Amino acid sequence: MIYSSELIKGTLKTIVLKLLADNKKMYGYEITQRVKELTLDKIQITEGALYPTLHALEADGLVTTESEFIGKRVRKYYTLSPSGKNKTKEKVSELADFMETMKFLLDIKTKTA
Amino acid sequence: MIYSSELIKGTLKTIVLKLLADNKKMYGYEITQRVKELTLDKIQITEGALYPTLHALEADGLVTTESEFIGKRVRKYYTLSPSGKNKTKEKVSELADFMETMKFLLDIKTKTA
DNA sequence: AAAGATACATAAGAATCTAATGTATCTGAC
DNA sequence: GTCAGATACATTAGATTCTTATGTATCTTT
Repeated sequence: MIYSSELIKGTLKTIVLKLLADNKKMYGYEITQRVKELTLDKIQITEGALYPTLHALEADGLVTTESEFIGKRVRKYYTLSPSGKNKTKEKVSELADFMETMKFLLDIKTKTA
Repeated sequence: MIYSSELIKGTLKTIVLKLLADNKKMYGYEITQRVKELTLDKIQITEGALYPTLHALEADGLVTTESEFIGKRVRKYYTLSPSGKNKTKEKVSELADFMETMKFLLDIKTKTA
């Protein structure tokens, strides 16, 4: 089972930031594979979604990049900047809080007539 | 604190379906207020988001409507159809599953270098 | 009488994703 | 040695879904 795509909306940036916080330095393709692996294929980040997100993080100064050649192929590593680390904490705790709220919303049964 | 808007994306439809499942019959404005109340103001559904969503649910045959006059004012009640009830179960369990996955993603620390 | 709440609705624009497409290299199997 | 599939970057048209603004109208409370 793969989650319907609309669920990813809004959480992708946070997922990416969190992975970078935990792994110090990652490249795009690696991120897609790591997420796939960690979520047992349930979340599949497409490249069309990931690269624009990474570029946006860079434009916002939340990550810095360095390119490395693996043979003849370029690999672009992303690393959190100091402001990126702060942003990550904010986003992660906001999402955690949101999930608690959603859990509550999905559990309740009010006036089950 | 109000959640940043992108978090709502993709969950609104599920929230609405779940509320209808629990309350049998609700009208638009009531839904916005109920969500606000249940989430301690952390989720504020705007009318610009809610009404198009309700209309879409109706167009998909997931809800039926009946209008009622309160004085001179119309109030439009929404009720889940049988297929809406099934859809609600699907969406709620998918979202619950997704939140478990996200919780896991946000908790782990791999290779914290 | 006026302000604020109730109650519906639409529409332009922004944000963010999907799906498709493109380029190029590397690796393993046959 | 060649071909498929994986690795690795990227962009773009289009779809979806929200925000913000606007509109209309009634009801309630001061």
